[in-house]
Amino acid sequence: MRYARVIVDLPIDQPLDYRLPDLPVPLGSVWAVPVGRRKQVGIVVGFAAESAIDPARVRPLGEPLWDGLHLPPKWLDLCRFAAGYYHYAWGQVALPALPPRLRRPPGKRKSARTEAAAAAAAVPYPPDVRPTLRGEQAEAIQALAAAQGFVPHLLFGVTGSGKTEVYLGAIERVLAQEPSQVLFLVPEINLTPQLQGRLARRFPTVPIVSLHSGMTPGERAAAWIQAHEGRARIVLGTRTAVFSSIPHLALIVVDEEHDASFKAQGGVPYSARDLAVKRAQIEAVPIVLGSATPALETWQHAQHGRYRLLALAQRAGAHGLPPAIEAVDLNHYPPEQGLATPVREAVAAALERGEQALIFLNRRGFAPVLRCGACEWLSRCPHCDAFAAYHKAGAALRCHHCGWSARVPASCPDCGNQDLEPVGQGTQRIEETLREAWPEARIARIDRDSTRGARGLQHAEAAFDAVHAGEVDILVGTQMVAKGHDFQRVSAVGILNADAQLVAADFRAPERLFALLTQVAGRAGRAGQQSRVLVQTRFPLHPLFAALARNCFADFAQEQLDERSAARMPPFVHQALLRATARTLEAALAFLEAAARMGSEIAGRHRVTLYDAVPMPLARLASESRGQLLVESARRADLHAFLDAWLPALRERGSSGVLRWDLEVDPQSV
DNA sequence: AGCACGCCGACT
DNA sequence: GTCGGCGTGCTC
Repeated sequence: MRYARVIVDLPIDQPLDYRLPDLPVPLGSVWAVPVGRRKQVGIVVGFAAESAIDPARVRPLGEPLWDGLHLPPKWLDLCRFAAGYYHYAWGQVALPALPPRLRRPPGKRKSARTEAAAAAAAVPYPPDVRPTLRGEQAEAIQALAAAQGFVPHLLFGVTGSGKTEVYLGAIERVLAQEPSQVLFLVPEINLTPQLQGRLARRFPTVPIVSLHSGMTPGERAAAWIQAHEGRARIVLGTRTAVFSSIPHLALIVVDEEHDASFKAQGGVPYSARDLAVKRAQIEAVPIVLGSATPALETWQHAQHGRYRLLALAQRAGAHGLPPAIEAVDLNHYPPEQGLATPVREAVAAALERGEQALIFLNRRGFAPVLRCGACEWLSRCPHCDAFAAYHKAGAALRCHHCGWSARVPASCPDCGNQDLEPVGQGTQRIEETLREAWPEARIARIDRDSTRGARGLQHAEAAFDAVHAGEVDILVGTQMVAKGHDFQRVSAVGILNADAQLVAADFRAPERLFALLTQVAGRAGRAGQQSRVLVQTRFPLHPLFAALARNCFADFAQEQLDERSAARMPPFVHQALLRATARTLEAALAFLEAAARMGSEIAGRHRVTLYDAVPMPLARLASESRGQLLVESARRADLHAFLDAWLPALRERGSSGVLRWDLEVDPQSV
């Protein structure tokens, strides 16, 4: 063999060929290779006796990096699969999957092993108290522990049914066999400290590492290498951790598998949940996907027996009754300052009992828009097709999409009228309304504004701690309060703006709303008292509310799947979305229309459907215009064969300075 | 992605 | 006459 085949972080289909040096060059080893007039980090993915390019142009491999550490073949396989599936270059998946420290071209850098040595020593934790397992939990653990090879499972359990205990039980069984390792994926950073604490208490002698973007580059590299060297037995992390190198991987856990955070944004738009399943297959190990509200794709797999269903139907002892979820008909109870009478009454009742209330509203700021009382003027973002929200603190208008902000004008920019009024409700305004209604109550607000800045995360944790300590009577918050924290003493929950999702055009909106409402409802009432969850809506007869009231995900999922099946939507068809961004919408759409014409010439052979090029839901964002073109097929293989033929043709037409495009396979929203 | 090469406007 | 705009194309 004369040549090494090397992948680098460039949009090139084929690996690059380099002349092998006299040193041994293992597969998966990492090198600083010359590319053009600079050096890039590259990974050796193969060897060849001949090169397709002129031998005179083949350059030497360069210098080895990482002191001889190299990436395992199955890791390379996972990256190659992801590259093929999402239609990106192999190197564009593999190199960004490495921790930043280890993918930087050489400099004055500590060696990899030095990094590992610098890893923080394990903090001793007091041992965990093991709860007694219920029968169904024990059975689930037994099933997971008995699984041999690739067996995907769906652990379907209502909030409070003790899914985490099942994970812990299964992990314990797996760790009993040296030198096995476990990969545990969670959707968000803020869920890792809690869970890491729980794992550390349960397994006080087991080395555990976290991998998420909140860590310093040094910590991340150190943790990554501990996993790579097999010393970390549990690897806990967010979506990027699906790509960590874990030589003795024996079990994968994906908690809250339905969560949208598993879908990567920017870069290759992969689904860490889906890749985790693929990884389990490549490594021939069991995987468990856990959720109270599984993604319909996952649910469908479980219904068809492709995933083994492990159901936890009961709430664990301490959690008592499930919350009663009721729709509050806004047609009968017009809201005052955003709050309908039944919600006010439920809050008052909780306060009287000395319990807590939670108000959930997915809109930060004081009001979503400011309006002129005399003319038609509305506060619009100058860069986006969106309103700029009114923030009372700082008297600012802010666009929540592009970050644009300005001071609130003293008078209407169009007619000069001084009377500008906020329209609608944001969390700040609801907080103010609550203070007026219950002046004695201690009220806290948690949203991205209240937790901004360098200390944001700590500030949020402090606020959550105050709620847990009973120092808060009413908590107002956005999405941020929906995840991870159980509020034992919350017995009334008001959900104010569910309708925004209910009327959304996206076919996945009901699925997401069901998951969100279930999750918010699940925050409450874990200490045993019956709690009430009131959802304000103009559509109280929507079947979603009936299923929610019965706490029945299965019914809801079946209805949704029937609808999707009838309308030929995922998971009954497979989709890819081509998006174009340009200065003008016309330019973006013109590109997409040309792409569609090229596509329809190819399409016939592959049984795919090309839809019309349309503006994206938020067509203008940060002064750029965006269009999209949906492609779908009943068969995944047809879709991929089509994309394989189509994308090279699109690349020839090419991106230019004014027009950029990208492709998303399995888009989250269309 | 960078970083070249390459062909048209306003400037010492 | 050049300095420099960023359109286009390549990287083994």
